Amino acid sequence: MHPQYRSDLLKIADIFKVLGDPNRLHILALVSHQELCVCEITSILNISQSNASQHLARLRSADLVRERRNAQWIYYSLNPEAFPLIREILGSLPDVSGELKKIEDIPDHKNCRI
Amino acid sequence: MHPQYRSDLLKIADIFKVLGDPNRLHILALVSHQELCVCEITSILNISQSNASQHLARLRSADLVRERRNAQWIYYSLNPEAFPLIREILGSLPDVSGELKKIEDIPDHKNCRI
DNA sequence: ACAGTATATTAAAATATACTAATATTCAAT
DNA sequence: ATTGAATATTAGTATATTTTAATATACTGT
Repeated sequence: MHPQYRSDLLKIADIFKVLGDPNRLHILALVSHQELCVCEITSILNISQSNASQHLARLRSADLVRERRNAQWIYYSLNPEAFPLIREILGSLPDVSGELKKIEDIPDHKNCRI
Repeated sequence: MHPQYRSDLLKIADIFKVLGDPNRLHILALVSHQELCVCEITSILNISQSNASQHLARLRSADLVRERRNAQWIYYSLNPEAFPLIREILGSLPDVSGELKKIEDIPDHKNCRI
């Protein structure tokens, strides 16, 4: 019926679906620079905790990010083994490094850096 | 409020949304090899005329493909000025060139090649 | 002008996605 | 053990997307 690479196209399309959201692209751009904890991502993007968590879940299940737990905090970073093109895709995103410098200024910043 | 590159992220996400569908990826993989008319795309993908036309409309409005009309037929090809990464993205898709060889065998093949 | 073909557009239905609010889980400190 | 903090999950709603069916448009040949 369908050629056998139909399922390959489906899998690749699923990755692009994950990339097809500005919040998730923003998260990827951020964590490609440095590991960030959920509370930092949440406050930089200015979205709800639940919303951030759900976006992170999609990035995780697409294997684009890695998580590391330390005490009650969970730190996300770019999965170094993500599909090869991801680095070039990230290179085409705007530079978000300015936001990383302001992390310490976040009001009520949690103790996740201590 | 939002950083000014928020709108850039939105635009980039919109492109990935267009790529986030297996039928559209399949069309792109096909027309990156050679110009194809809608009836050929429709019968290779085995989808309805309307469905093909709508996917092509999305690819067009994302400026990923070009159209050329000749008589009653409209031929689509990869836009050579599409955003730079597209070539590399297409390089990561499965090889669909086998389907192009079978175009002449399509039952009731239209006169679009004459 | 008319009939036929190729493609596009519109409308409507089904499904998927993004977001909020509420609840559950995990860990730390006491 | 209990409380509080950080994160995850679930449920519900609003919006977007995909698909099919029906209709409209553009071109050709007569």
